[in-house]
Amino acid sequence: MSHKKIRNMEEFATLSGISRPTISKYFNDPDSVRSSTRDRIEAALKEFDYRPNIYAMNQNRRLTKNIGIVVPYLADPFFAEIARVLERSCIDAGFTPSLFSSHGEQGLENAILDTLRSLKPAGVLLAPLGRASDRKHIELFCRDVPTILFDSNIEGVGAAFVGSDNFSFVSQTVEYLNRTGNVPCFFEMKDPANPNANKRRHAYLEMMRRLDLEPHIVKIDGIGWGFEEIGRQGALKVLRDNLLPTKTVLCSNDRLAIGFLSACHELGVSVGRDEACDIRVASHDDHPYSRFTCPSLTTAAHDYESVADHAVETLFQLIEAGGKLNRREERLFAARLIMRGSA
Amino acid sequence: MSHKKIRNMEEFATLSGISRPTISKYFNDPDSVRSSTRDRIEAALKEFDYRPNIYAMNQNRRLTKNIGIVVPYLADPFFAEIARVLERSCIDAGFTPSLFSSHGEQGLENAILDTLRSLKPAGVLLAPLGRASDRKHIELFCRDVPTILFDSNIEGVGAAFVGSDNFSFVSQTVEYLNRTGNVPCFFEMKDPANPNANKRRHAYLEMMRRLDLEPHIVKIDGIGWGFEEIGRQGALKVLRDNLLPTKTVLCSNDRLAIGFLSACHELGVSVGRDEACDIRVASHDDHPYSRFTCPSLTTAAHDYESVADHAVETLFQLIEAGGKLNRREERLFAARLIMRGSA
DNA sequence: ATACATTATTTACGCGCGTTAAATTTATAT
DNA sequence: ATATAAATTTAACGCGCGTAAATAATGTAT
Repeated sequence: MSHKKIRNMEEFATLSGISRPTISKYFNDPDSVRSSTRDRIEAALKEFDYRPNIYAMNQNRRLTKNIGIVVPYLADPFFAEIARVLERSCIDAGFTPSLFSSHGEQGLENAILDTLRSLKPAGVLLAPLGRASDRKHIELFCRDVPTILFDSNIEGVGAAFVGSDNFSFVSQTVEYLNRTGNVPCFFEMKDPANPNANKRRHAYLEMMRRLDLEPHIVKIDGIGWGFEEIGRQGALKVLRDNLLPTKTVLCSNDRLAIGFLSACHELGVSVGRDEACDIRVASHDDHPYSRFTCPSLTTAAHDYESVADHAVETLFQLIEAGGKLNRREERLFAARLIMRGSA
Repeated sequence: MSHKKIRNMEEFATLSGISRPTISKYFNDPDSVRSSTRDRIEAALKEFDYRPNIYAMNQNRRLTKNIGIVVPYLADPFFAEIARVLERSCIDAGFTPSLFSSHGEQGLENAILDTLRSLKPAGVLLAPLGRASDRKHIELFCRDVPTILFDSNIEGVGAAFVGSDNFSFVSQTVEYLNRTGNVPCFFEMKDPANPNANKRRHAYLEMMRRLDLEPHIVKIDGIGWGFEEIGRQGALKVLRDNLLPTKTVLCSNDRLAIGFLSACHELGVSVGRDEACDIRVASHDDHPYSRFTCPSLTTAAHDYESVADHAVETLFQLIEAGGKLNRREERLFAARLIMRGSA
């Protein structure tokens, strides 16, 4: 960290007494040079604090060390959390992650992919908007850039999909609610933005069939990504108009449930497993705030870590394989039931 | 969008019948070419779908069109929200924002600044970790890169600071609670990570002095950024041991309050303004989830938009001024009291 | 029509690094 | 010590674009 500032690799090479091509090799892959050379370079690196110009570096390389991470809605702490894990894994593997949020807008998702394309990333981890996505646009993007889809699947698009097994979520919550004495109805948005919502509805119907119970689906209005408010408004209506077919509500996701619980409190409807309570509420996702709701929310937890780890791992395989995998793998991870106060 | 793919600017220039230097000028600033020329370029652009290589572009330019946005903890929806507004403003102004989260770690904050330095951004919007920040490191960074601090101030560092006026927050909540019949105690972490917490404590003390009331500060244990859990544990202890000096609690921030309300529910302590309720709870920030707590949280809201707009505006001024402003401006925006159910 | 100011073109160089091929040095094995 | 393999050095070119200077074309005002 001493001496004057170094202008370029040539200068650093001269000062460190090593040829420029070797320095260049080192920066592309430190293990590609002899260990004694590596030590000398790293010693010089400490002394002179030189960093290669990333723009010049990436100009000629056909593949950069960048990895794009795209999530549909970063203000949802679930995505913030998973992004954190993904970022960490990329950094640890020597890549440079760039995080983008589509903020629920198709136009922005498309624009992000366009930007990403010109960043020439080694690979991309993409959680699409879902129903709001421009399938064609994503398809074209995936044709050019090695991409792993996560969270929300688009059939046939991208080199692989890594997500959670929606049936595992719903089967556990339905089974639990039923086993503990109540028949759940399913509470969801009329037009869910996310394909997982559809999978969860089907899982609910299938589980009810298997248990030989009559299914009840409560569909509420609302568009956009403000799920809590949508859930709250929907619950207010349903509760006021006494439209709830059963005394146990299984919400499609935690954010709806957070709104539901808020409505319950407002209307003086008591929630909990206890016999004395008016209703039970359960849900899916184990949202970071679900342990702080009142009462705390019984839910099914994503295997965050596994989804993130496997997505990154698959991306690295894809990158090493040169951008093409033999077949499109779809890997789903099971949920874990979290029993709390609400059901 | 027809024809074959274009390799470089030279090729695009030939195809569009305009010289390369003019094309180059256009991409640096579309307004720097005659409108008739601009039209011809944009027509060709539509026909051939060419985008200049950003790496080659940025290599020689002393300043890129990149803007770095750094927040301390993206899993906090408050920062996710403000990041969204900042991103949008940057894009609208023709810049390319890159979003980074320090995830509460000093090492990561430093690493992000190092990465950012080599991105040669036109400017940076930085919300530092606060107490956990490496002041020296940030200071050195700000010496080289035009930087506006926001949310959390570091005295004398960066070209300007834009944030919220903590006194405005606390004075309004204290005044309101007092006016409506209760003396608030102040609930906070023993070692707050964020300098705003200290400002809020001082504001509380000052307000109590002005109102000629005895101040009470309740300090709870806990480290890190898991404020909800810290608030919950702290509240459980305080409530169980009956350590609350008054029946009205003013939390330093909403995330602590979310934990506090969760503890209240767990212990059967009723919260609300109503006479029949055991305690009142209010707070500061207007966290995105504060309207969904049970009861909904009385709080003081940031002027998100103004902070974001002014931060971006100041950054643009800074950039246009060549990276130096005459004096370091500190701009604070007032809060807005949001009365809800909890107090 | 003329003079002048803008704007565009031509030509050419440089940026910092990737990369390659041939020549040379260094390490490893026998 | 010698043969062989592996790593490094030397020399040189190219990437795609920024940029500058000189020249030519175009627009505007009188």
